Amino acid sequence: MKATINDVAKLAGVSIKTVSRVINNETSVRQLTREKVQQAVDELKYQPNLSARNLAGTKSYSIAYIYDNPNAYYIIDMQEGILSACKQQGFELLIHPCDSKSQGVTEEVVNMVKQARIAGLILTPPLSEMPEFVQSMVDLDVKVVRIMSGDVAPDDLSPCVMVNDRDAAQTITQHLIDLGHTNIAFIAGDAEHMSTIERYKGYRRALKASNIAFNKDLVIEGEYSFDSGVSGAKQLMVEQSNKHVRPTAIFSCNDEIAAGALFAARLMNISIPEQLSIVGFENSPFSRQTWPKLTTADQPNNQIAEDAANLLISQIRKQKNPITISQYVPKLIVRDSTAKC
Amino acid sequence: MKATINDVAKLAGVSIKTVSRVINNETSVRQLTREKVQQAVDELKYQPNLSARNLAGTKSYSIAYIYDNPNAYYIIDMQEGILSACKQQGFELLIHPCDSKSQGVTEEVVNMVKQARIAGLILTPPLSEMPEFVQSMVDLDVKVVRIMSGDVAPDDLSPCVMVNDRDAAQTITQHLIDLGHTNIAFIAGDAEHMSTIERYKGYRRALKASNIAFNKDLVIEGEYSFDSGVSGAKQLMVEQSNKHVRPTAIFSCNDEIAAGALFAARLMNISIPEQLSIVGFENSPFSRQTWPKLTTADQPNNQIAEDAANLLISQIRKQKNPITISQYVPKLIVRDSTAKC
DNA sequence: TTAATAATTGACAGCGCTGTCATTTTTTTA
DNA sequence: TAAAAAAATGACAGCGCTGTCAATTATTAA
Repeated sequence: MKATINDVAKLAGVSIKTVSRVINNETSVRQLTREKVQQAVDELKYQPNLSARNLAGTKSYSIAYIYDNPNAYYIIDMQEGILSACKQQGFELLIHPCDSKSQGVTEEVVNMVKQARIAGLILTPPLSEMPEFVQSMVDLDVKVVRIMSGDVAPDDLSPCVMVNDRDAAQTITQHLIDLGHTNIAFIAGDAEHMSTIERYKGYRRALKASNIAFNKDLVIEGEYSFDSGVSGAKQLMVEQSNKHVRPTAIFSCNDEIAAGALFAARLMNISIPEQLSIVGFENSPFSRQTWPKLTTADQPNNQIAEDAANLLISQIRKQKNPITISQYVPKLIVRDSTAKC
Repeated sequence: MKATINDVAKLAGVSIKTVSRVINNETSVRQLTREKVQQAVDELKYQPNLSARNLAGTKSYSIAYIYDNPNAYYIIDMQEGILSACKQQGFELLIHPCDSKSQGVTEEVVNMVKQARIAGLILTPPLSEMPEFVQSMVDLDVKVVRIMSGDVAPDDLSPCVMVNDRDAAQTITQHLIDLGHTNIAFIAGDAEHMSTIERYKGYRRALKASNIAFNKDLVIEGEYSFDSGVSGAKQLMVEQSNKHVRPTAIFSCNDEIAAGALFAARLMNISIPEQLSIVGFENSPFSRQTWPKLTTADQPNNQIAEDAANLLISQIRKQKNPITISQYVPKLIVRDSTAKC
């Protein structure tokens, strides 16, 4: 059956404690011994038993991904990325969906963490953007890593993996400007999401950099939904037209909104991209299912998640690697929904 | 700190073995004793330590959800349902995404199952519909529950939770017939998915039941994608029109296809539902984001998953409850994409 | 060279639980 | 009523590992 630490010890001719030291990468093991043990480990394809470790040690080898599902695609990507880091590092992943708006989330998660002896947590928006919630988690005896929108961490409650929506949004807007557009509208996502705010900042910054006057009539408040895209685009293309500032391009805060805008344009007999350019954000499967396909920004969620998990695990292991706060800038993907003005 | 079995034993005035018997619902415990122990358990809010159980016992308290992601929404729903059953029953869930088309899936999953000492597996399409794969899983020493499309299990390899797509499809088609449609087209999903086959059967059966002649020109082979809906609808509404059998309604095998069909209709200036009725299937978030909103069929994925997990766990516990093969029939949801002919 | 110090290694208990088997208590049978 | 059988309970080892601390070996200082 499966090899245990005893088998390895016997094969290597050392005590189990020494094997334990080697697999835990502790100091005070002679190089020669270490190699002998490692060889035995490899030969037997030994993998430590998680239950035994959890039971015997004070350390835990479980991390949890706590999330309030904003978007199924996103969550699935995150899970896969985290999982792949866990597999490599011999950690176990517990997933814990919850409702960030419910009264008792914090308590619920606190209980869960205590109950399951969890060593660390990964948090994504919207949970990662709720300061009191994050604080509560940090107050427990668990490590936390947050994935959030921005260029630098907003505080030092925990290490963060940052997604620089601002720069990406600037690049996207610049893409539109490069195509000759000057009347560029912006349909926002939920105002309380940092990503919305950041993307908006990037949009503004791009305009400014090219000396294009900002026109607040071209900014529509919305939410991250298809409907919001539909109504936003209608408002822009119909109502605004009275004021003679019909935009020639729309920056949609995500792909869902963009899909809605695309749909609205079709309703109004506006051809895309000839008469109107539309860009999305996120590169969701959505964006390849529209017609024309959306120009958008891609963020490597899988990799972001893996990164976050690795960061978390190295924290748990107290590896004093200079906690490199990683930052990802979503990349522009030009497809068929944008064209020269 | 957390209460252990020792604390409970002390409080109840019995040995830890007796506590163990009570929490494992074993026989040979006097009613009175059982109550005393139960009371102590409640008082201390005792919950057995999973690691200790896994380590000490021959039993395992871990189940795994193995899936090849056909659809993020579906997976997320499944996970939540399974999780809620696990929580109630004191089980732990491991999730394991994989690629059903890759050469080594079976081996990979086999290793994972052995490695993690897993007691049971939950399988969903497409994995649940791959006989050799299922066989391999059953050959391991794990219990399996499959969720699949159909009315009865295709074999007795494992208990199944069936989703009766056929009856649901018949109901949907009947809905169209009731609205006066007789030229009802069908855009199929991937041919190798049982759901496609079942839905097609339901469609045919409804036609037959109402003595409507079947016209094979109205059946389009496709796949579960938006694009397939677009091209399918175009083909039906343009090409077929030459033969003067333009359909007045389209049964799309899922919501994505329906969204595509909706989109194509818009392109062709066909108004929905006035000139053409379109139905979907699955009640995905998609279906509420289209305009008009899709008439579709809803399956309670959350509950199906919970049911499957409970079935699996009772199997693991060898509770000889007459393994009730549950069957769900998706329910028709009438929204705005269908109207009188 | 030897004693003192540091580095390396191992013996052993114990984490919280279950499985085995012996012991005690209760019930049944003669 | 006593003996036999059955039911209920407990003592104890051990699952695979880590933590503690003692024992051994290597290294350095004197």
